[in-house]
Amino acid sequence: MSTKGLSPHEVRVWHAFLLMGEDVLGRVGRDIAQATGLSGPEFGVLSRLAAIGKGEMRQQALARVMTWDKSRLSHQLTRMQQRGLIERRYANGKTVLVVLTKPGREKLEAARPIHAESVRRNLLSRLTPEQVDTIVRVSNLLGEEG
Amino acid sequence: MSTKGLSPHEVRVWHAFLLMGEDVLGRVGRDIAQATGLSGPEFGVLSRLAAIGKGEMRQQALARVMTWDKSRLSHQLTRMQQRGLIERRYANGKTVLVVLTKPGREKLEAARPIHAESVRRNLLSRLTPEQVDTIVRVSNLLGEEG
DNA sequence: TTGGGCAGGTTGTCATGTCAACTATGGTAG
DNA sequence: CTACCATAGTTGACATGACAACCTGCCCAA
Repeated sequence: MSTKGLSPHEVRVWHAFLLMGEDVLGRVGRDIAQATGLSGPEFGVLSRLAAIGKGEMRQQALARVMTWDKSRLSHQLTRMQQRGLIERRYANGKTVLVVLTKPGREKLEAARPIHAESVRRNLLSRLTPEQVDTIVRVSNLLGEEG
Repeated sequence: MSTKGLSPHEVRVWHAFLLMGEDVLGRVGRDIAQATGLSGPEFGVLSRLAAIGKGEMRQQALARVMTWDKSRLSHQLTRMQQRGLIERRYANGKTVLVVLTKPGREKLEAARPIHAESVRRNLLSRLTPEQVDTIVRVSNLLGEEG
């Protein structure tokens, strides 16, 4: 009756893989939220906006760098707009420019050091350089199509 | 003005780490859902229930093995109960026994090979044994408190 | 010119997660 | 026995995610 599934060892690997992400993500997210009121996704969006000089970007380009579905981004931006973190400016009736607002930039700057500290404490400082290297390499491998 | 955040290299590592989880999780989840109608979380719950002989477990124990918040589990079980995948049986007015139903077990068995194939294709087969080993080791490191 | 196709976004719906407040039961100290 | 208190779960509100259906300008070919 019971068809073939993963072997016990494979299951352990799978669970380890799942847990790894959830743990760290949760901790970093909570750290930012507690200290600044920003959520993880919000911080992510704001960072990318600020990363390019002007703090503004076409919505589609933003979706691409975030590796996000356009719908997901649209919903997220709507919420962030209501919270005053970003604005939408219509470039030509079709294209939307997402613009970092002043409050958005301020919250981002406030969150930066918290985020950095948390990422180091919860991830980077716990790993050897070789392990960090493996993470990056593995991430690239797993990101490929196919 | 711009306070210290992560260095460019640190940011790359962080993004790699984020992406790694999202990619694989998404793919495996979609594979299971398309083939069997079960979601990732549903498959997870059903697997753990089946993992111990009887297919039933105290809710709190289930929460512990899943590393899930009791609230999260309660919500998830409510949905799964409505879909007929599990039942709740009251052991003593306070303690809840979560029980795998027949349809639940059937869907689980149908999903097992799909899940296994997908995990192998999207994760295991892409990595060297050393990389797999590092994943497990890193997951343990990152799971620790503090 | 015009008829579509397609790209760029929005929206609705539902599943999943998080947090905090709340209920109820079982055990335990006096 | 009684007053607590910790344990086990539920619930409501809201944020996040995934998917599919749907607009609407832009462009290009006939």
